[in-house]
Amino acid sequence: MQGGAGNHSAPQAASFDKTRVLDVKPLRVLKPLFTASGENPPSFPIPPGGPAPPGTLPFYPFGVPREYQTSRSDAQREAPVAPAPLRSFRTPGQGKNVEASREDRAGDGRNYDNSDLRPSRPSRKMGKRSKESEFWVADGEDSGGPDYAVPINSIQREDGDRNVVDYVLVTFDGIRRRLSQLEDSNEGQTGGIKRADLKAGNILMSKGFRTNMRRRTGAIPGVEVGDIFFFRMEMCVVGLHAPSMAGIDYLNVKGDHQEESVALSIVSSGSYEDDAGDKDVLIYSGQGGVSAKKDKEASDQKLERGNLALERSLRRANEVRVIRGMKDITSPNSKVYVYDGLYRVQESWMDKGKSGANIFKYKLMRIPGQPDAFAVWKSIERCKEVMSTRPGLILSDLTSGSEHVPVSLVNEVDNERGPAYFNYFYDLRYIKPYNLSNTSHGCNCSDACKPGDLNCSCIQKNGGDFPFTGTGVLVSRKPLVHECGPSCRCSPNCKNRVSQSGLKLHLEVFKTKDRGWGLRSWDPIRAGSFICHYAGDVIDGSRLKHKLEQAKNFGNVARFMNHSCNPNVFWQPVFYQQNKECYIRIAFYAKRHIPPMTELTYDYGILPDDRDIYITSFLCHFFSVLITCHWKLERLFNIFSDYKGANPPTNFWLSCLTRFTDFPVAFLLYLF
DNA sequence: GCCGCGTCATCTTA
DNA sequence: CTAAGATGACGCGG
Repeated sequence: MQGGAGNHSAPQAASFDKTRVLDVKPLRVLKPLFTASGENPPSFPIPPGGPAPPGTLPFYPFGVPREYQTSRSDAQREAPVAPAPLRSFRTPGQGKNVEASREDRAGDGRNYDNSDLRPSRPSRKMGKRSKESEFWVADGEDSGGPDYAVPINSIQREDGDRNVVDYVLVTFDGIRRRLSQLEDSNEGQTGGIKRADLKAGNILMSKGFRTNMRRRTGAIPGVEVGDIFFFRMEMCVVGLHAPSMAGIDYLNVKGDHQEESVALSIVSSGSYEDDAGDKDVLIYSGQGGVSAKKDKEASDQKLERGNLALERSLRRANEVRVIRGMKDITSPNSKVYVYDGLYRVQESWMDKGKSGANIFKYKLMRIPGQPDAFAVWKSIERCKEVMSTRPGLILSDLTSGSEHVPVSLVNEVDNERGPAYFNYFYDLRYIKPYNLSNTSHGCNCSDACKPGDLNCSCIQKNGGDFPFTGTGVLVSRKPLVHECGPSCRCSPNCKNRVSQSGLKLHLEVFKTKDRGWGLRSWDPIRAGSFICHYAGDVIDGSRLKHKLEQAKNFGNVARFMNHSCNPNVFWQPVFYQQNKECYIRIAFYAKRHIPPMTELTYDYGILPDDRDIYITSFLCHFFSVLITCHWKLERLFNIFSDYKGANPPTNFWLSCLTRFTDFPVAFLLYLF
């Protein structure tokens, strides 16, 4: 099979078509951008095998971090960019380095890892790992087929950093979403992929596409206090918490005299009635004693495995990572996990469970001086109950009710009472649709459009894939997402209307320390979640000059999003039609999981200097302007039509943008 | 000491 | 609610 493009064999039962899954092509290397900007273009090496073939990529709009853009042979040869100390260099044949450098850490005496405390059993991973392919390629195909991702090299696999962790997580969720998408469209048929999370984890694990495999106590490089996860698997692949199910991660090590074990991390899931009155204290129940079978009777817990490890860690007073699991308010059926940093076991005792069986209890105390994580969640909870408790609150709803959800306005930094010259408007004003002459009306689906239903014209327009998963999460970034619109027959609760349902998250406009007003969310956000769309004035060509000044005074929450080169949000053009008219909107989606109260930022796509502070608005207006300038739209739409298939050129939109890098000045000139 | 395989314990997720 | 899952620990046999 060549390049995955050819004849796919039909999915078999109990299996699935891997070529389609791996077709996700996470993190496809992009061609250089910003070429016309006069800025130094980042040098992105062209991947081996020539320039990137067409493909879409999940939420990595401007290419993977440069350090991963090594060619295949480079990755094998070169030392990692990660500032991993050489002593932890551990590849087959070089394991000795680990031992030789142990003295480095000896003074510390608090942190242990499995090179300091040698595992009582020799790790067998070495042998296994050498079999793992260094590169993530389609099964059995290491030539001819495309590279799906930049590999994780053996050093990064042992010790990560922020970039690697991000990269692994983004890849994980990209695959996960794609698998759910396939599962959704399969519905009821054979070869279903239930538990896409497990499957995605399994794919990554078996490819060695993971990081921080060296198990250690204390912090995990690249995982920050406050980071959130939506699946246990996510914590496995970044090395935060290795067991895919068990709540206690521990390591058996050889001490000076006898075997000892250390607790590394715990996940408090709430299922054992862990009580948390104080945000810095966690009462954690030991593991075991739950009836495995139907007999339902709980038995006494034993002082073994995780329980033993926690007991030992109490003596040892080592740092234990704590992950707190809780209900996800935004999708009540699932859970969020918050990494709450390092704790120490303070005491332990025996308790009686409901059934009368013995249960171990452990009291853990948070080590002071770490950034707030769980505490933030707690305080948000309080604010939600009583809005007025929000510190620095200026307005409890700056939209004055024009959104379904209130958007609060706060300033905890200085005395400014709010952004000047601003009128909230939830939609585009003066939008002028483009009249289609030859395109069909909306789809004819009854009720809601079903993923996999190729008769649905909206799905056809999306290249045969339903763009969202069952949970309403965008599967991957595309040049254009076709949503169902007012002229579709399907019901308003059709899942293909994600960006039309208005705000779902509780957003907040806040004063940043050094960049004016910004936007953040009270709720945790999953990668791929819809955040908001861009609203404001649409300026058409004829009125442009006059309207320009006014236009900047109208808008919605989107206009408060600041720029970042390492953004957590991306914009996505969305298309839908009403009768014979079409509309394009700019919708914003989360690029990765975003913890509450984290500033939401996107990459403006151009490199703004201080010339024009309204450059954000212009970028988005840019598209609106195009909508209203028919002469322009016609051309644009033709291009869309050419590329609306499954595999549009990844950087189509980007190249579209880069043509206007000097926007707005150049664009205005261009327009007149 | 090294390797491979089977089994167990664990709780999440839909 | 139930059942299928993946991983690492552990035990056994070479």
